[in-house]
Amino acid sequence: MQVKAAIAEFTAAPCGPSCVTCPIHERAVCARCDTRYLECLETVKYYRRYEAGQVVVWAGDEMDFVASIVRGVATLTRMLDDGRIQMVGLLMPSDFLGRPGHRVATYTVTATSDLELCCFRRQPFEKMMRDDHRISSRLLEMTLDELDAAREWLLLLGRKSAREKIASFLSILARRQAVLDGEDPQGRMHLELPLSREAMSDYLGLTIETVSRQMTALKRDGLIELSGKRGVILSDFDSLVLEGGTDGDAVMLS
Amino acid sequence: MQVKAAIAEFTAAPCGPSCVTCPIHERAVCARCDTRYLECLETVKYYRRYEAGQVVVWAGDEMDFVASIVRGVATLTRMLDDGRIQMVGLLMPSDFLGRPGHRVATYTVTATSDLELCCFRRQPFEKMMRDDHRISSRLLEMTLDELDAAREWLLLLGRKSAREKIASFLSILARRQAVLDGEDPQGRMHLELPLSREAMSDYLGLTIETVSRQMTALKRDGLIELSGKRGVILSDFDSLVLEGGTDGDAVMLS
DNA sequence: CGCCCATTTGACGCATCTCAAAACGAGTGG
DNA sequence: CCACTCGTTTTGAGATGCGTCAAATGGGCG
Repeated sequence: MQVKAAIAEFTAAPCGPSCVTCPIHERAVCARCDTRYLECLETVKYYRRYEAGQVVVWAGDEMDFVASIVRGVATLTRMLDDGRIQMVGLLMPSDFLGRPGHRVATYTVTATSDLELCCFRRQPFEKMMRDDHRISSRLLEMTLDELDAAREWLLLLGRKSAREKIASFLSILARRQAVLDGEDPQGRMHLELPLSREAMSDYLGLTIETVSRQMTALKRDGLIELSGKRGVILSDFDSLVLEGGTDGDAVMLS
Repeated sequence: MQVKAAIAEFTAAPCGPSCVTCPIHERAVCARCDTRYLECLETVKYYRRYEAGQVVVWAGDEMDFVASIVRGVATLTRMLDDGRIQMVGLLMPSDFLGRPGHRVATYTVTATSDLELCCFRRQPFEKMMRDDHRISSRLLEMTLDELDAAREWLLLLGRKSAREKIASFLSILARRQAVLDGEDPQGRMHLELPLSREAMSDYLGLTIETVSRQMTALKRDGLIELSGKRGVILSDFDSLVLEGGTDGDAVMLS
C-alpha cells in the first residue's frame, strides 16, 4: 500500500465533549491551561474522525489546523524518490499533531487505527499560544520529549540488530501503553499492536519479511506469544527490554 | 576511542565579549530577547572552552548549565551496553545545548573541534525563561527545527544505502555551512569536515571502513575531491543532493 | 628520520534483502 | 454452514551490501 489512494473523509463534530471530561486533558498540549483559556479553547476546537488506513494529510499539502490525538494512533512518514518509506513519528493519545508557524505539512500523516482528533484552527491557536504562556511552555516540554524519543529511535535504526529492533519496539509500545493507563510496565503484559507488519517495518527500517521472521524467533525463544494478527503477550517485560540492548533507560532519567 | 578518558578541563572567562557583538546573537536562543533581558543574560553568562576531543559531559552526569555553541562543533552520543555508539546530535554555532528542567545529561557531549560555549547557570536561565516569553518561544522554534532534522536523520538511517548516507551527510554539512555563512549552497563548494571518519561512522550508523570506501567511491565517480584528511570539495552541490536520494527538500518547505 | 595514529584497501562472512510461494484469517455470497 | 476470494502474514531459497578482521598506506609531529 505504498501510496494509499483513499482520500481523507472526516466527520466534523462542531460541538464536542467538554475539555473538563476529556480523557487526554491531563497530558495534552492544553494540560496546563487555566480555566479562562480552557474556555476559550473550548470555543475554537472541533473534532475529526478518521478510519484505520485513511490519510489525514499528505506531505506538502496545506494543513490549516493543529490537533491533539484523542483516541487511536497516527503515523508520520517520509518517502524517498523511489518509494522507500520510513516512519518518523508515531502519535498516540495526548500527542500533538502539526507545527505551529508552518502551514505546509512536512510529513504524511496516516491513521493506523480508528482515530479521533481534537483540532484547533491554526490562526486562533497561534494567537492563544502568544496569549497564554502555559500552552507554549507545555508544547516546548512535549517537543523536547519527542526529540528525546527521536534520538532513542536514531540509536535503534543506526546500531541495533533486527532482533533488538523488534524487542525494543515492543518494549516502547508496552511502556507507552502502561503510561497511558497510569501503570508501571512489568512482568507479563498484554499488548494489542496498533500497527500492521508493514507499518512496523516502516518504523524499524526493516522489510516486512524480516519483521515477521524475528517475531517468530522471539516466539520460539519464549519471549512473546502471539494471539491473532495484532495481539502480543510479552512473557516478561524486563527480559524483553534486556533483549533490546538498552531501552529508554537514559530517557527515564530526569 | 570508544570511551575517551580525557576529563573535560575548561577555562572560564567570567567576563566574556558583549552580547551585542556576539557572532551568533542573530540565531541563538537569545536572538529575540529585548535589551533589558539581554543585559540580564549578560550578567549571568560565562564562557567555556574545550579542546578537540574533550568530553563536555558524560551521559548520566549532572549538568548545572545550559549553553549556546559560539564556535566549533559538539556531538551528542548514546551508547549500547556492549559499546556500540550512535551519534544523535550534531551541534554547530548558534545551536543550543542542554535541556531546561533536566539536571542530568541524557547524552554524552563531546567537542569534535575546538569548542567555545556561552553558558548560563541552569536556575537563573530557567527563571529568565519564565520571565521573558521570547526566550522560550525561540527555544521552542529551535527545538522544532531539531526535531525535523532528527526525522530527516531517521530516514537516512532507516532507508538509505551507505553511498546515499555519505552523499546526504556531505550535503547536510554543506547546507549548514552555507546557512551559517549567509549564502546559498550551490555549485562547487569547499568543505572542511568537522568530524573524523569515526565520528562520521557514528553519525551514519556505518563502520569506519564503509565510510572510507564510499568516500573513495564518490571520489572515483567525480562527485567529490579530497584534500588532506578533513578537506572535501563538492564538485557540484546539486548532483550530490541527488545522489543522496532526497535531502532536506521537505524540511525546506515552510 | 622515525614513530604514531588516522585512514585506506583487501578478503571473506553473515545479516538482511529480494523474489517467490504457501498459509492464514476475515469477509462475502451461494 | 461451507466455499471462495482477497489481503495480510509467514516461510523458504538465494543474492548482496555491509560488517569484520587484517594489513598496507600516509600524514603529522617530536
